[in-house]
Amino acid sequence: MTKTDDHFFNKVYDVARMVPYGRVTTYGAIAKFIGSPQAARMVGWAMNKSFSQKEFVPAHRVVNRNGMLTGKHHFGTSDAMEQLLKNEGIIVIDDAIINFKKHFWDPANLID
DNA sequence: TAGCTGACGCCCT
DNA sequence: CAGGGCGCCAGCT
Repeated sequence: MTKTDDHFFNKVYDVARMVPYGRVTTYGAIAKFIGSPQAARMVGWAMNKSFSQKEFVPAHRVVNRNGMLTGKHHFGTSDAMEQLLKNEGIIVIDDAIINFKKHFWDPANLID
């Protein structure tokens, strides 16, 4: 546990990487899990910066509380995020995840 | 150096 | 039912 591991962003990346394949979580869930429930918007900002991270961060598995791909515009192409999710078996229609509740994975609920 | 802004979410009119 | 404001923390101009 180095000093950098205490950084907010680093915690966000850590949690994001915990999201299992084929599952998704929300900005708010991550924020809450790392102890800053009201910093959900920072989680989004962290995801943005995650592209420049050395280790891979599955940013496409993080959506807003409604299961909508609000951050898709930050991926290379407009449908990159959607394709990544579909590739994991998640149906996405009109920027919204179908059966979001079913695919949702709460970091606080490690027991699935 | 100080201030603005952002992939959100919740509460209050 | 809908719209607006605030908090949160760090990077960028």
